[in-house]
Amino acid sequence: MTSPPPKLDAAELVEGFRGYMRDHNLPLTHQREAIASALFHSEEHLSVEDIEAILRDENVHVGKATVYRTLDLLVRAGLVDEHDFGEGFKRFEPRSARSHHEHLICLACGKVVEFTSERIERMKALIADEHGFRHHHHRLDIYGVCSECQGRAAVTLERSPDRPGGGSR
Amino acid sequence: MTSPPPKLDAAELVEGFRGYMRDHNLPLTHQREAIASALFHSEEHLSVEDIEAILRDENVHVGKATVYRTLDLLVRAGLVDEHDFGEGFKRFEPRSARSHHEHLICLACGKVVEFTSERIERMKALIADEHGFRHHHHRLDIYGVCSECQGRAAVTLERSPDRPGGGSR
DNA sequence: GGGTGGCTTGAAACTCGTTCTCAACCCCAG
DNA sequence: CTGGGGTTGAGAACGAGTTTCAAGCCACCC
Ligand SMILES: [Mn+2]
Ligand SMILES: [Mn+2]
Ligand SMILES: [Zn+2]
Ligand SMILES: [Zn+2]
Repeated sequence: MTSPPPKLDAAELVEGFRGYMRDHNLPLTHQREAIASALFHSEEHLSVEDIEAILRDENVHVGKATVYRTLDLLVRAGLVDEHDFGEGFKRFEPRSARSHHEHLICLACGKVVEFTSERIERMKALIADEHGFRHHHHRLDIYGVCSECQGRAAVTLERSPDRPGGGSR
Repeated sequence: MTSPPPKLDAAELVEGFRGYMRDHNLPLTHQREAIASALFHSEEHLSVEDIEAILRDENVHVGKATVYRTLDLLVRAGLVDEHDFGEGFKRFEPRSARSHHEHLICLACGKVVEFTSERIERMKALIADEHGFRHHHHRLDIYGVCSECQGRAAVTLERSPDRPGGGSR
């Protein structure tokens, strides 16, 4: 495991949150701070369940409705990005100072690798233009098998070819 | 409304389905035929609800469990692609003979425009390689506002900036 | 410090797409 | 025609996410 590049300035994001709340006349409660802080200090793409687990470990009790509501707030504030990697639930990550990035997802172990591509960035804008669309946002996820998982078990991700009903959720 | 380019050979897809079922020793029931046929003859990205509506119009009654099971089968057979445009449910489209394509989705009216990009195709493979991933599949969806929707109401897609809880499902 | 209005919170009910259950039923090889 | 194994459908179950609403907290005022 190589150490991932630091995700960046949790402090800055916390400051941004405070500012947003102040500007919008919304109270900054303990719960909101705890949720935002948990997410901002993470290097990963957290699910709501992940966040609840972190708070539980810190002996902070927050209802799940509040977690959802606060995540909504953070996304609206532009401080957090929401992702759907096709797992049946959403994941969230703090929006770092670095530019927009895309994701490579390992189908075997779930590892997520981030990358950026200036060329893709340009191309997506070009294509939207070509079709008369005003570009708003986009999503590029590449699914594959990471090098570590290619050794064995490369089969476990293939669902058996017949017999419907092999639920995935 | 300009007429969309024909989606292609429903007949071929039906044949493919028959072949798959035969090869896998699975009975081809009336229900399965009706569902596959409905999808194969469509030019759109159908939801399960859409499919049920089509069948209802044809006075064919099929339980929703069977619709889901058959779609599963069709996806496994490689004859249908499954999409999630972030609406809270899946959409399905027959896999035409034409190559893999990407989607432009209008946030205001829901219109879906398809496009392909040889360059993006090459790039995604390159990027997977670069990171040691064996590429499996990918998804590129560009969200924006189509030319027709840009006239007015360009605001209705923007959720109000405060007050959480403005459900979207 | 105490008061107050308005926003927030949490438990629980609810929503809704999707999956599971299981008894009745149909497909098709023999 | 028959039989046996897969299929079907109604309804129950599931699970992520949302709503409800009474009780509680925050921020600002004095
Ligand atoms: Mn990321
Ligand atoms: Mn398509
Ligand atoms: Zn892996
Ligand atoms: Zn539109």
